[in-house]
Amino acid sequence: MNHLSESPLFIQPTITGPSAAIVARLSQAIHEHRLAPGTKLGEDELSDVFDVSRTVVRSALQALSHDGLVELKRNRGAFVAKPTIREAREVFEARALLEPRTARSATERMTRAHLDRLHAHIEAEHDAMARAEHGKALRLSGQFHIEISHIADQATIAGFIERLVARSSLIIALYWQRQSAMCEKHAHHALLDAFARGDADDAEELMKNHLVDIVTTLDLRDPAPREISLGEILLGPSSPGGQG
Amino acid sequence: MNHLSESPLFIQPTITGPSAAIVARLSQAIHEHRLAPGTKLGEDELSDVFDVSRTVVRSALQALSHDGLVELKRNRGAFVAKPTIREAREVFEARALLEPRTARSATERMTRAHLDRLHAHIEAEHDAMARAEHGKALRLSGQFHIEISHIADQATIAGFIERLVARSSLIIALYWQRQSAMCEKHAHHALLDAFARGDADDAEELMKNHLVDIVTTLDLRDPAPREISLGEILLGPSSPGGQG
DNA sequence: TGCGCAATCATTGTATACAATTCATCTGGA
DNA sequence: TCCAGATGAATTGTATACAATGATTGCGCA
Repeated sequence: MNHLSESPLFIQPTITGPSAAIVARLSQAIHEHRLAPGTKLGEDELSDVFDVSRTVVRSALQALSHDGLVELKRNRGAFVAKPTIREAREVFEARALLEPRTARSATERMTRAHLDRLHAHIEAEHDAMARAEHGKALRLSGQFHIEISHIADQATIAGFIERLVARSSLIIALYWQRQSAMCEKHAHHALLDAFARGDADDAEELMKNHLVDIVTTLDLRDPAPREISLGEILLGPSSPGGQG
Repeated sequence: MNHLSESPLFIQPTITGPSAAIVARLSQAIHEHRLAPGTKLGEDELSDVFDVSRTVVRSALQALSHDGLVELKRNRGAFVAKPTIREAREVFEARALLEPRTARSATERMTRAHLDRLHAHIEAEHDAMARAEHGKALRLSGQFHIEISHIADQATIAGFIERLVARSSLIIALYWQRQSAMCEKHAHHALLDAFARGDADDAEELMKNHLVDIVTTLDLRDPAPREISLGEILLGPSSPGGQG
């Protein structure tokens, strides 16, 4: 039942030792939406689950915090991050800046082995979707972008993209408005085709459009974040008085 | 003698508490080249210097490791990072991807207050250079780029740029080949001018060229990284014999 | 004299104990 | 009945103690 071995490439092991395993487990759970944004990650609870001391757990949580997957509130604890709408827009602006050019670089460095690997990856995505394993499908979908960044052979940029993909997973969990992940499948197929043809221009353009499509499926309109107006919403703006 | 208050904006406080102060101190020392790449950062030593426990020191070192300023080797300790030539090239490729567009965005959001701030910053750079405070001048020079990224008002991208600037400082420490930082001053002035004119096209182009200029001042040729040849260097290639 | 091995030392990794802070609940008063 | 303040439990932050790993040095042997 351990899915870890299925994903050979993950966030580069900035840290090593036992905490790396905890980081991997939590990352995967968040990517697959088994841990919802805002979930409290208690230290005692985690140290109990993973059978290590709080020291190790804290190290893992700090690492996840640096990757933007976890938010640490001093004296309050660790929570699965909850990106705001503003942050969501920023993440996809950054991806729009990095990924199309990365797709171009990847095209230029693409080998037969890379193509086979991506093809297998897409099949795994397709399979997960067919089995209605939405969490796994979503994680694989993000990993597709990460694989491309690794093929581009720019570790620094790839690191950024990994972080952005991770945050994107949280953003999708919060702001997704449709069920149809069909476009994903098609877009990834089209990208693979461009890679196979060695058409760097097309790959860059496809990636650019793909990212726009993803943003389009999100609902990033301002949700009137004024908590003060709760009384007004319930009682009308004219009578801000008692609530009984 | 405390320079911290001079730099109001620094890496966004991902962590809080006592370790944040240690991170700030070490960051600044590395930025100003008072701590050379490769320097060992012993936990006991640091906990003694800052008068905190190793727990706090380790937290700070882990944070610095995530920012790429420190390299953690398991069971070996923490060292000031030593970017390779390959990493150096990657850092400036990433900057070339992010910063020109960021300069454009900054131009569009530039206010009078921002312009004044940047002007004051350049004067501080000039002052530090006039006093031959090379470390401080270098740190301010990097911070100029960070200020621009903040004006662009894209926190996610700004975070990436901060990291890249930090690594750039290490790269300059390792691969700088000339003393003349004149070009820096001129380039920053030219950028400020473009900002003042509201010429986004020019700002983008100037930033692009500025980054190219920086790379040009570096010596990123493969240095035949064969450490075995140390004997040859000292004694000549023909007599690899004894050392007495 | 040079090399290999082993013991010792120093340093890091982990666990646990204690201190500080926050949150919840309960009581007393208006 | 409602609010304010205090008290208690629970959780996190920090310090310290112990375990494990790696580096160094000295000894013995060829």
